[in-house]
Amino acid sequence: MATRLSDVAARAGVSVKTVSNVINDYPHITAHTRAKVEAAIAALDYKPNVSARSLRKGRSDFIALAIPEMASPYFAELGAAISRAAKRRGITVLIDQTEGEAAAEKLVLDGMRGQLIDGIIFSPITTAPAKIGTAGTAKPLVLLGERPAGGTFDHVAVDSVQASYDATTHLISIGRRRIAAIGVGGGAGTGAVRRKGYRKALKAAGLPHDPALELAGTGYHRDDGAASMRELLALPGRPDAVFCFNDLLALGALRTLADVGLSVPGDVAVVGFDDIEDGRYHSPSLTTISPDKEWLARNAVDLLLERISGNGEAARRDLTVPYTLEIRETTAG
Amino acid sequence: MATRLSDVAARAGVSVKTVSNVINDYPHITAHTRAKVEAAIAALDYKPNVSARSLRKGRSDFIALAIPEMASPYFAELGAAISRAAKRRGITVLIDQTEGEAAAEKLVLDGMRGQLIDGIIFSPITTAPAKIGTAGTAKPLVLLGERPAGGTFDHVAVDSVQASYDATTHLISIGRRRIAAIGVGGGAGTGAVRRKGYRKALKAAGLPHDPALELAGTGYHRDDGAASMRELLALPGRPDAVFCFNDLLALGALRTLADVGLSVPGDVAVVGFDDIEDGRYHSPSLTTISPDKEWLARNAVDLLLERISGNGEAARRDLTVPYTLEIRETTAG
DNA sequence: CTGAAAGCGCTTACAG
DNA sequence: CTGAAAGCGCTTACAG
Repeated sequence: MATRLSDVAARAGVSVKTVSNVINDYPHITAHTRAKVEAAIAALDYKPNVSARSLRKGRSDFIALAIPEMASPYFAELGAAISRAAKRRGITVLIDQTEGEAAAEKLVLDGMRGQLIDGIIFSPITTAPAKIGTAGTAKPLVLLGERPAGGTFDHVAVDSVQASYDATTHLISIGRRRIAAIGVGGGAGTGAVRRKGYRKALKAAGLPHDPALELAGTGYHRDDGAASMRELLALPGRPDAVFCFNDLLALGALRTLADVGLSVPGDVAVVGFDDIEDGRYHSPSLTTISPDKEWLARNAVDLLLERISGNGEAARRDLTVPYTLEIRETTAG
Repeated sequence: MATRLSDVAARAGVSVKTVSNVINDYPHITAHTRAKVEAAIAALDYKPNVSARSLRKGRSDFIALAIPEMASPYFAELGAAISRAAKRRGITVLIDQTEGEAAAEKLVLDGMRGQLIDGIIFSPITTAPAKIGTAGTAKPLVLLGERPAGGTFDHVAVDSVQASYDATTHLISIGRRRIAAIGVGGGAGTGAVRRKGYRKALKAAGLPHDPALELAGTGYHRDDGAASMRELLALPGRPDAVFCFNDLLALGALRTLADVGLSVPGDVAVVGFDDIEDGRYHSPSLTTISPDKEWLARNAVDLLLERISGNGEAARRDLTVPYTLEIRETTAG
């Protein structure tokens, strides 16, 4: 049997209420009493039972982070940042891999895991943003990623249209004219939103829009990027630049370019999105949109915790993550 | 108020015991009763309260995975595999980032998180293997990584000596004679064990052992690999091959080689360890030791679950993860 | 098979 | 400030 609160109380010669007060940092405890209790806790190596506490309080100090896959570098880095941010606030993060399956995402939205978790940070991929707005979740939820139209949840994301506009404009500014886009068919609205910024930049520069240069692909991984790049190279008029909707696609595209012996950025310039570590170390290093992941993590956690601690009635909030365009070798020699 | 077991019982017209029996798949329930209960559960959208259940049963079906950092690709891939393996067995994995801090690792060993988790899979980095053997952990623990001498815990790992021997022998077999090693000072015994296999291979081939070619470095990240490679290139006699003790080091070393314009494998051949996805897509693609991560995940989880379900008395087990040497472009043109 | 009841270890009104 | 007691929602002997 593990040691219980009552054991601590007995040893310290106080009531269980007093021990509980000390543990939960309530006021009105004399320094003397506190010291006695703390000595007893140390002597008995007492650890509060998390299940009992959360059963009684109706709060566990656990939150879930639902992401498509934790082995994907962007999500691994994001998960690490969110775990750290939560830990600083005394919260533990449960990571849930939905593996891009609609069923798993539905489970998340249905408020799974019984009553254990206090809230969810959700990065959807198959579930259309519009649907999320109507899903019945009992628990507070913060959405990551593309903005759902008329959604009802708090939301944190990069302004993907503007960022994609900036990325494309950068390619134009270094003299590129046939600029392809890879990842146009991406999940949960990402592809559509980034394409919007891409097209907008072409239009602003007076460049023609060639549908053949928009590669839908099926996923957002290296192999999708490699395959899309091969398609582009098979085209009659080769592109002189590619904007990939995430870094993994860009890394795949770079691999294809290396395989066929084309130079980067000489023959083809490449821009990514996410700023994962692989891109920084790649040779040539990858120009990319760099969202501030620490900012994102901190604010997503804070938003959720505010919602959990009561003000469920507050107006929905929409936070925009700061980003920079990191110009590296794939666009700058 | 969420719906409770008793609500379900009332609606189904049975006792709470019966509902509990249905939920927990106990025998002796007629199909008719089961159907009634399941209908009530569905109608009320009932979800068992995890805290109450684990308080009562003394078991939560949660396990912890303690790793140095989840943003590191090897650990991200391992974490993903372990989460999947556990999920198939109805277990949820809590990922704990120790960030290579001794204090955080100590917390893990002290059996943190109150009584919530049923056991721990632990991949130490700062804690010396020997120390783990004597730590007082109340909960079942499975160790990943280098084998602790005389440890008392179940253990799953690649035979690093043999794998390093194979990696080095492969470099010798393609005609290399000045073979450097990067990562010799790595945490928790990894560096020492892999160096052992490296030296053994040199000796077996009758090659001299040059201490200047053994780079200790400080960490196992890309920047450590890049810096170590720069040190090697500053040496009077340049190495013609490098065995990096993980893929991240190798990727960093490759970046340095690209920066100075040396060809791989022409001038310098490179081998890594871990087989992370970045290495497969890198140009040139990285030859590496590829441990079977799915095997590792499955067996680590099974070992822990066996321990949790009772046979705590069984003899300590030591499992060796299968691996292959994946020969790619950094050693094969 | 079912019902009534105890108890897992906390927190929290309630009365002092 | 403290003590005695109820109750969070389950599971599980116990008696039928």
